[in-house]
Amino acid sequence: MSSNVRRPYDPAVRRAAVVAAVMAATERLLAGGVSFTELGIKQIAAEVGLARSTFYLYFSSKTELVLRLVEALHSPNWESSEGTPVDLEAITEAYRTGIAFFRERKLVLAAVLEAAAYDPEVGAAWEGYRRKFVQREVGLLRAEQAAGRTPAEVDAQAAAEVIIWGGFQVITHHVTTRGPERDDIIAQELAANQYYGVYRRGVRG
Amino acid sequence: MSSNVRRPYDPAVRRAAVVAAVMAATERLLAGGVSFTELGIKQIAAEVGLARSTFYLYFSSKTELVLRLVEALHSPNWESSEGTPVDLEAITEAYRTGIAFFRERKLVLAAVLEAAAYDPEVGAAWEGYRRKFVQREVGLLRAEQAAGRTPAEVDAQAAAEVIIWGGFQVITHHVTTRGPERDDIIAQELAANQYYGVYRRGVRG
DNA sequence: GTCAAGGTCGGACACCATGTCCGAGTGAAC
DNA sequence: GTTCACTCGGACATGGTGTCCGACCTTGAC
Repeated sequence: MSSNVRRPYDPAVRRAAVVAAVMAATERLLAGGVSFTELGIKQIAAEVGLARSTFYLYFSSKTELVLRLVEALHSPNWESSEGTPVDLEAITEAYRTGIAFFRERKLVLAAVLEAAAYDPEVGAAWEGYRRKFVQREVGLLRAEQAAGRTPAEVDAQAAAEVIIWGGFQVITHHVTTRGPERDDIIAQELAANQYYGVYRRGVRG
Repeated sequence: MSSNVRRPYDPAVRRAAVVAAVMAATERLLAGGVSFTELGIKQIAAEVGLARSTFYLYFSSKTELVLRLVEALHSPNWESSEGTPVDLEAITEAYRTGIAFFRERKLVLAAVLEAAAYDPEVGAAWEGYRRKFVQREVGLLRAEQAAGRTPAEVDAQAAAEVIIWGGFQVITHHVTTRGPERDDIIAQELAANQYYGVYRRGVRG
């Protein structure tokens, strides 16, 4: 670390910079209206200013590029389920945040969804991404049930899958195909659906 | 290797028979564990007993084959929204039927979902398929609101999208990745979620 | 039995994408 | 000036799609 002061470029840093440049270039090209499937390595490399063969010095395949894009969708904020209040307003706000998050990354999101459908590796990565949310949801639900606030008849696993899988689909489809005009309304409906449909199922609101 | 399809006199009938044979062969190959993307025209043609070039006498492209597969997912039963009672048991039963329907066709369903993600034409067809359900749901919701049984604050369009888009995702993902063991539980959760989350939102059950 | 026509075969082609490989060039470090 | 790491750019192998066409049946008409 301290011995190579004379080198202007730390190889690892430089490498990371190139990787980031490739990802940025990909997003830029996607912004031009091309779908990820239509996008060839040739075009991506050209956009960064690299030879096509040089691309393969940084990514072993197109699949690996997408896997990096999946990583770019991770947000540290969502990891903890602690301090998550179960009330309608808080849930609505969480959905607003989530929608805004994906809207900012909608091009990458669309590319990932596209690749996840036909590339098993990407599919597994995306599945793992969602699994975290399902598990967190199951935990929250069980806690609510233990506290007697959510009916014990609710199947926590199935309910969590319905909420997360369904919610992801609504958000991703909405964000990748429409403008932000109805973001708030969608957030409210998702939240109300979750709150009255699961957390306070059959309870007067 | 000659065609194993009998030749009825009527050219149109014979043509339809070949088309059907190709679709059946595709499903047969998918049953072998190959994904639709991996499946080449060459293999499909060979499975039917046709030359690859002959395939193109019946389908202009792989896309057209998928579009026919989308059509194969249509069920005449679902078109009418008349006589649909809004009670928890009826909704649960409807979900059970839907899940069973897609489970029987899960290979075709998986192929369609795969292609819809990267082929714009297929994507549009699948989008149209779902749109019918959304519209039907909006109609039902508005009627319930007019009758004063569903809160007026519910945004019918957004709620319908949440229910249909989300429900489709849950059902398709469940059916294409898991066995039938939990079909009933999933149906119950979807139904309860819809009933208490939208139709009788905030009403004691 | 002959013959024309519709339909099929099978392979060649053009095209394009991925991923591999390698010799030649370039620029910074020493 | 030499070395070394990196990059370039193009050739290759491979495999897919969709087109095209001449050589073949098989069928039905006569």
